[in-house]
Amino acid sequence: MTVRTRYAPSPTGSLHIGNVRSGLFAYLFARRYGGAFILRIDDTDQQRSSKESLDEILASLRWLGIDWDEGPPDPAYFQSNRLGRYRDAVRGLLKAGMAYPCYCTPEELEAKRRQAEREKRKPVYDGKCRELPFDPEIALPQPGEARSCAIRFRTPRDGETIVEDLVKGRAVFANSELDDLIIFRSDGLPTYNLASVVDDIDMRITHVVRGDDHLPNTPRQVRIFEALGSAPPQFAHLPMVLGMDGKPLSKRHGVTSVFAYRDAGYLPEALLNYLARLGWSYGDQEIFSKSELMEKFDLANCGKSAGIFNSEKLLWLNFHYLKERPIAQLANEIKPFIEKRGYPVPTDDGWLQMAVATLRERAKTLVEMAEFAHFYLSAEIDLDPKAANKFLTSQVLEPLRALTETLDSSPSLKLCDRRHPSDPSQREREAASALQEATQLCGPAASDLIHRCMAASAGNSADPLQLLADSAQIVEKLFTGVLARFNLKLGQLAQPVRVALTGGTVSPGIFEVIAVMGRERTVQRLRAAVARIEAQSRPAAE
RNA sequence: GGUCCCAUCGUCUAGCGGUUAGGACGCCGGCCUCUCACGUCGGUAACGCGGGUUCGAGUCCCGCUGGGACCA
Repeated sequence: MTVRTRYAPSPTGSLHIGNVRSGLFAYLFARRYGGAFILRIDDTDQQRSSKESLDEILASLRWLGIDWDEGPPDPAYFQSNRLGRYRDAVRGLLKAGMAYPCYCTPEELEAKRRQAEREKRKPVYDGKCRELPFDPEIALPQPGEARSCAIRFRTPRDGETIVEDLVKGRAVFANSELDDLIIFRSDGLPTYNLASVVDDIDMRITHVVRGDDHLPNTPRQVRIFEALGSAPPQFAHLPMVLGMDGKPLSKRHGVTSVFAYRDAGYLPEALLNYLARLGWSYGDQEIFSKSELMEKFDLANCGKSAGIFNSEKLLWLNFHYLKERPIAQLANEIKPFIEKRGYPVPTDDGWLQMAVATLRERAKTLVEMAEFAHFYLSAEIDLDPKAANKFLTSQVLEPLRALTETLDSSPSLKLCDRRHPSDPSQREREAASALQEATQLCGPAASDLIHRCMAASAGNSADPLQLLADSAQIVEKLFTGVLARFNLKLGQLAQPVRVALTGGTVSPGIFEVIAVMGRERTVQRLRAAVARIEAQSRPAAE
């Protein structure tokens, strides 16, 4: 028998991360056993369902990489298109005497329940209409009817119903505790319990994988399966996902929709990995690719107890996937976040890759990365006053000037400047002196290095990581030359330069920053810093 | 209130009668170091309680307590 699982979200809002985990487990289980994963849209509630929600749900699933074998856009997988099937099923049950009309109004039932609560009795349906005679051919309720009835399922009074759950184990329910649940409402719509069972039968679902909030309804559904002449599927009830306060995940906990995580700069791989590991485990392993999950997942390794959503761990996973992302892909993926931040999106992909390469180990999300990139991306930087006062002092004025001139007059650095490339003919002319300088600085290997810079600045494909390493190496030599001249240690000049270039005291390695920033902008910012020091030291000297 | 489910570090979890109770996130400290990170090494921290069963219980059984779901 081929495994067939399903996920049946309601298009009444965003796709929720607690909810989608059940879908993920159903999906992984189907994939693990080479079965089919069916996506079904539970849109019987036309009032609350919307096209927007549906689109978001489908897009969220696609983003996460959860693909379905059957489902939208096929109209057969929308419950709203299957209303006739549900009515047929209910008619059949009525004819067979396994269901009956109930004329109690919601108000009466509500009053009875209150009464029962007051008298400390069980607030279950009292079975008032259960034994009433009725016409088996009775017309089903229609929407808008004035005085109508609901249809109840006739649950056996004796014996017990046993659910052998793949996750929770055996759960035994006394039938006497199961009241006659409504399967068809007075407004002419089937209830969840009926529709879901009819669909599961029609779609030949073999394993119902869902949240354990459905467990209490399962024995009643088992009875409906049987009444409809079908063997019930296997059940697997997954524990809930809770917020950090231990309460069920809800809007109160802030970010809960899949899209919100996407927009917050999380990678789908990270969210998928996190969700999979929440309630499932495979020994000590923490990192799982999607294909690994499809091969290793099993319901047998699912835990029984509810799990708290831990955003710190998600962040760690996201960081992990950020680090191992191919740099070209990462550079591409960060673009929308750069745009959202209001910075111009760089047109030079190679350059963006270099920039991203210096940031990826310092940001846990794409949003953070785009924020961190501010000193690369914006024309002006905001000097952190505290940092500036501490590091841009008259003591470093001379070294700073010297560094500025050194960098400014470096032909190889000019050649490497991707932000302000010189035109091709000029570049040819400068190549010789650049090569000479670089060889002097870095030894014979520098010829390769310069050729790579040439190729790159000519727009030819080159490995940006290599290029970054090359130019950072040149910068380092120039930089240490200045240090030697002033008898300074690296730290004494690196921090002031860092402040001058980035505005603050935190950044990637200073050689890399200079390499990415390019000669022109670096020199411009260093000059501004020099000017600032001069302006400040003048009044103090008087 | 009834029924059902659940219970190992703060969190996710491994454990399926004999373990110094393991791993991961977080946190703390060392190392690395041009800052911040990365990395690396080490540390902190758990079997809810009470009864059984057993030579032996985190592991099996019962009760309690505490959470949760459903009935709504």
